[in-house]
Amino acid sequence: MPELSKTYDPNAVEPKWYAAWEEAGYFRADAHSPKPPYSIVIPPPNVTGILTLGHVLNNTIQDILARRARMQGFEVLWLPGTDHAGVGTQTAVEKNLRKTENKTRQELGREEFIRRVVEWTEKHGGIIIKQLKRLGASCDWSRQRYTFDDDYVRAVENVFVDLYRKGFVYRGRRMINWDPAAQTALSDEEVIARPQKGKLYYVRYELVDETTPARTALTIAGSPPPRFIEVATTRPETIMADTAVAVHPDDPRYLALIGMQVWRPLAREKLPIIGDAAIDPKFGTGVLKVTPAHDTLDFEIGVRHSLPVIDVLHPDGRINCPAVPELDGVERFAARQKAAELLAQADLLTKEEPHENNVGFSQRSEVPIEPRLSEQWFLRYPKTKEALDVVRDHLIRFFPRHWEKVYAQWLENIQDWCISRQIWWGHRIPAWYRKSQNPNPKSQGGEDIYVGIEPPPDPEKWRQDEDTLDTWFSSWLWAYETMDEETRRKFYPTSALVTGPDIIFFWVARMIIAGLEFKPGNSEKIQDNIPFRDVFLTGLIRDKQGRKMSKSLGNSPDPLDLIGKYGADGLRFGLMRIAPSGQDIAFDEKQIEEGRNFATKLWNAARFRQMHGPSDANPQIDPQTLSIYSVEVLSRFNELLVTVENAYREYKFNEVAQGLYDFFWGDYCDWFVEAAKTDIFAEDEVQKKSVLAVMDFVLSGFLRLLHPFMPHITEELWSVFGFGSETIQFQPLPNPVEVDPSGVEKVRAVYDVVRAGRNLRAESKVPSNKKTSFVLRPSGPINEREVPTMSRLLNAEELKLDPKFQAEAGVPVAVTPLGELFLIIATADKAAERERLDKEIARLDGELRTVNAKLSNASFVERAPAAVVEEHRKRKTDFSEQLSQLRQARAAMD
RNA sequence: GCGCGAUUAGCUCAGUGGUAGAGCGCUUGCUUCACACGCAAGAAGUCGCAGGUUCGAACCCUGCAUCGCGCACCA
Repeated sequence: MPELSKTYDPNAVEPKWYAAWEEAGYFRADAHSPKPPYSIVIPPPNVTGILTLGHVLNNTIQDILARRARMQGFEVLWLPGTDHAGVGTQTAVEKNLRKTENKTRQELGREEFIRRVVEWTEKHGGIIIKQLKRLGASCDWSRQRYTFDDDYVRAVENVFVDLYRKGFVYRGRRMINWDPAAQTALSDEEVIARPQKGKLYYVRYELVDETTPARTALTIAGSPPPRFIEVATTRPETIMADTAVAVHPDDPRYLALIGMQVWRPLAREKLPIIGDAAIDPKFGTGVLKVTPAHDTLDFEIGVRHSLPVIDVLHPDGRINCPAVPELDGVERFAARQKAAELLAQADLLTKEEPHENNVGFSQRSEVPIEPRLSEQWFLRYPKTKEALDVVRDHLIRFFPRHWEKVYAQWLENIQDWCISRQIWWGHRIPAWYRKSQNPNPKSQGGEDIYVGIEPPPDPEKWRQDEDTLDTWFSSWLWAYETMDEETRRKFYPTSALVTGPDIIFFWVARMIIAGLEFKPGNSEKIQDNIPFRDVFLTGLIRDKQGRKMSKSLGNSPDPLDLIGKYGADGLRFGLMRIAPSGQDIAFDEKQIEEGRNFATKLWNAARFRQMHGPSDANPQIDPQTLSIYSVEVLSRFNELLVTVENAYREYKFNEVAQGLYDFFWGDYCDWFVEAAKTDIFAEDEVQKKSVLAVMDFVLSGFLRLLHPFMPHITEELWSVFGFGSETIQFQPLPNPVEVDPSGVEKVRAVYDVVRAGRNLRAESKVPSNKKTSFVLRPSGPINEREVPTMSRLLNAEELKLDPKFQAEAGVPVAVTPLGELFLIIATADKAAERERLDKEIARLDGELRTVNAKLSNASFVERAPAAVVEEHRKRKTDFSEQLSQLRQARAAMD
């Protein structure tokens, strides 16, 4: 058996074991195994991404589930892979292209640009996979998939064609969210509302006066003052796209004006005044300028009133309006300023007010989106009702539960999904167009559409749609398209999905819909086709100030640095111990340090065991020889098994981690090992053997319980101890042992004596390194066998049992379950002892009063459960007895 | 406006009807033969506020306040 070095070096141990595991193929899932299946698909990180703390949290949890399932005897598949991440990856490559070659993708052309992106993904791809391995992730790498694998691409196209034929996928000209920076349409989910400080501009629109020549109204002095209608707007730069002004049809202020006309102040034209119930009379002046091309509400009003649509924006957000040369070509926010100036010059701007409103921002490029009328592909979601049902009926369970409501709310208000993107890096839409051959009602805009996996039979006459599909339109098939036939037969539906709540809509909900619609399972039954049974939603990791981790804030530590400093196990354990389920996590490096410290503690406890002879690979517990301390620690270990089991059932990983930590550090190291030293250093070989066997038993069991959280160090120690076959990974989890509960009671009493004695020593200012003597005046029979251990734990030179002991006044005393404990010191400080006793008496007196108050309450005694009342009675007796003893000691001092 | 979550020790958070808990930080003592990434002891909280239910509320109910998140509105 190799000797353990004095300190644990995770960076030497961890990579060694990971390489060995991979080599041995432990993570490979066997689709033909007779074991029951347990499966997880990884939320695929971006192919060019690098590991963040979010990934660490996420994947540690998945690894814990996978490793625990292996130990429980399941055939485990943890299926890894990466996502092509359309917009994100394309943007990165475009940025790089601009920097290095000062070129745009258009200048390169589609084919060459795609070649460059592939090059980029090959160069930067796979980093995150290496990082996941360093973390210890037990994925089946032989099954690693990519959303751009050939057959995956084919599957995505199939789904598009299928849904098109079923009528769920359609092409249409509608208002969409336009990202002027990325120059693509986005789904509603990719737009985040942000409050923005802006201005509300009050603009006068001159009424068209049929009696005077309108053109002169502004310029001829002395003519009757022109009449105006005042409009409040936040977007004066879109005035040129106005095609009406609207008021509420019941608004008495403007009733008479409906049907009349006004002059549009920029790009001067006549506009109708219309009445529409969508107008809020209380907002601004109660008059809305209607700009159907650039606002969703306005568009709807436009449809109702058959208004023309004038688009005055270029795709990149610059103004497109030759009629107003001052604004034409100007960037939209500069144009807003400029438009206000123009209006002011024409004396049409009455005032500007500060105004805060919500503006939609592109989640990706962080710029305000433009509502824009555009021809796009959409998906009307199938199976929305069924998707609601499977969660409501708990065929799929969410942890924590409250996310079910968020999920339901989204599904109940679901809108069609804009799935086409005007980017090149993605799955190209399998649709072709040509000039309509025979003008039948099916063709749109005079074009024939062909949708299919294979190009149309005479491809030269058709042109393929330039657009690609939203990345999530490929991710929503991830739960089963990553599996081949036989893998799917064994492992689908998957057992659990672990992801962040921020992608419930993007991914979780859509995967459920896809599963229900395409039925990849072994039968038609719903429970065979849902993509997963449990969904665990992690918290978001924030910094100490509660801010989101972000590159720009620089508050996001590099997990690889943390692994370097604390080890992967330390990082994993530290993070899991503080990650309450469903709560955001305030990250503090201190917590990771604790994880590392725990690994060291474990290491040293193992070293201590090593120093006292070889371990038993199959330790046997002999109830006959067990010391009461052994009984106590075994009983604590049994409790731990229950705690851990219950916490896992609810996905409360922080409780598992805390339970493991408390048991090992507190119950095992602080109390049991210290108490066990009496037997270890004594002459009695039987006792020594017995206690070492208990250590082996507990260590062996504990290593197995801890392994999912700290896979490397547990494997290392497993191998050092020689506890079993070559790896800990498939070892069954420990079972409870039967112990006599009376031993536990005895130990608790002994430990109470120890605590009381240590307290006396500290209160009496006896330095820790100074040996002292104690006298215990027992209140009942005491097993002499426990005296050496009590003495050791008290760090006492001597602990005397003396039923007749008469203490001098001023000798520090404490009342314990086993009797009065006296601290013998050379010269007792009477004043200090008096003070200490007074304090203690006052405290006990307070406690007693509380208990008495309860017990004298007739309702309490009548209605509270008998056990609770009994407990109170016992406390009353204990307190009274202790109090009278302390009062005696105190009285002796006067 | 609707919904969700949070509010407990200086900090980060457990605790979900019956004597307020942990880690860090702080104070004190200790290089004691596994571990100073350690050991021992200690100080520190009218559990956001106000009502209600109950013999009993940090915990259940109602309202309010503050913070965070999501959805909707946003001229």
